[in-house]
Amino acid sequence: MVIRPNGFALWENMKQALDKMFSETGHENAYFPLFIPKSFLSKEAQHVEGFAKECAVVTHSRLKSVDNGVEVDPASRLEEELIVRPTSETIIWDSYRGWIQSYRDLPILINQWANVVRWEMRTRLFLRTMEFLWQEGHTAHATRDEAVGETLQMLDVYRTFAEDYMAMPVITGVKTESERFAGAVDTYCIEAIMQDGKALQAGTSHFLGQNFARAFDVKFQDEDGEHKYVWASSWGVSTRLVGGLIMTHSDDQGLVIPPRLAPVQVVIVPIYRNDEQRQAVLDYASLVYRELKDAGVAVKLDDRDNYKPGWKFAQHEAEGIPLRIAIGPRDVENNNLELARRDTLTKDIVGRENISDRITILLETIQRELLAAARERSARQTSSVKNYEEFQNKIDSGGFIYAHWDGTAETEEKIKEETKATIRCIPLEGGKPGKCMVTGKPSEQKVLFARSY
RNA sequence: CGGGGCGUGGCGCAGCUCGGUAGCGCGCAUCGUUCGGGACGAUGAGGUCGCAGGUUCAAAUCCUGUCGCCCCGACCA
Repeated sequence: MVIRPNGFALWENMKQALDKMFSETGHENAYFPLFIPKSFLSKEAQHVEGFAKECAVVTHSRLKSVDNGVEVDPASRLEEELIVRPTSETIIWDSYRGWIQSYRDLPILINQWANVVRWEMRTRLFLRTMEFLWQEGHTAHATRDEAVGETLQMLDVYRTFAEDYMAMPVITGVKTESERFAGAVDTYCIEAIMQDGKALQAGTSHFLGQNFARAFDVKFQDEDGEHKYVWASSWGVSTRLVGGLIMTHSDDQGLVIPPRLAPVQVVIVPIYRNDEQRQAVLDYASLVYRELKDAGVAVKLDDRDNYKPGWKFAQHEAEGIPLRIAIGPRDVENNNLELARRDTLTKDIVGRENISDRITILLETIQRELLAAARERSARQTSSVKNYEEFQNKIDSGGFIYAHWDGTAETEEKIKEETKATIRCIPLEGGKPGKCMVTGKPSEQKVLFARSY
């Protein structure tokens, strides 16, 4: 996987915002090994089954030269194969065993930023790559309640991040058994609807119960003197979020990056015809640049002399820079500048006075309006149906559909077979009881369906 | 693994049916004019047509094999 500088800067901004939220909720970063002994994977039955089909396996440690190049040295075969981590529960819980003896050692609240590998049959740019970058939180607790609380807390961190930073509205819910993380008791998720009407699972938070504690024999002695298995959660978001961001906001001119995550929030494009104008315009532009920089705005002065303004405009729009300032001789003369918004593609001539205040406010406005616009689109793409016929008619046009379901895997599978739609989640917001659209059996609440990525 | 498609200058493609001097657009280089929404002109550099065989006087073009990539399906953050 290659991530070029522009994309990486965006990811770094996402990381920074998430890290801050993790830290505010008491978490610390750590790092665990890339390679996992094969035997670790087999310790939790569900977990192996879930990941067995998509593992990169290291079998040898050496190459040797042969006539036409190099080949794997058969003599270097490993005694035990190593798995390139598809996720780190196993290797982390193997460590936790040594860290935990007493309830006083709990909770352990750790996050890891890492790459993971899942040998996918078919990849899809940003959404399903063989290698991806992510963060995975792995926590250990003395009680069930505390672990569940952690799981839900982190789900809420993800919801907040998606909405407040990415301006991507999400539905929070719990997965059905068939969509659950391998090894989890409950998988909670944030689900977003993309502009094309397909759903994207944007983040997951798992309540792992005592499954990994049992598998890795991680016990602690409680206040009451009893030895007990530790309760766990794990949670993660990945570079898939970059794909989600793109598919939520972009238009025909290119990317639209929300100001709070944009590596460059404001770009200044000077316009001139000759050296004399160039000097005057650049002097003026530098003042504006300085003022914005001092106000903490991520601003860039695009003084490249080998591209014309029109070219730069188009390029910055394609890259999704939230605001553009154009400055030409006219503006220098009138103490003005031209402000263009990426999200609405509108332009205004404004005075230079208080420009940093004006822009700081405008960036916040854009951030807010992007979320509002995405919410509106999302609402337009969300509907609720009474019966299966209505469901089948609607599903082809995409979007989220709320419908009653009897809670069985059979019905879920039948719907998937017939419509390619899956249950994205059972929304936490709840709902009224009713009857399953397929079988007519009782349903506690409507669940969220969609075709998904 | 099943079904489709594609490999021709850096990128995107035409040429292949019907074998006969490798072409177009973009990009790149130099110079000049341009510069408030992806400029224009002139000149120029750059390809043994994925690879290996075969047919032929002659192969990008026909035949055989092979490698690679993309799309659709089964797997999934």
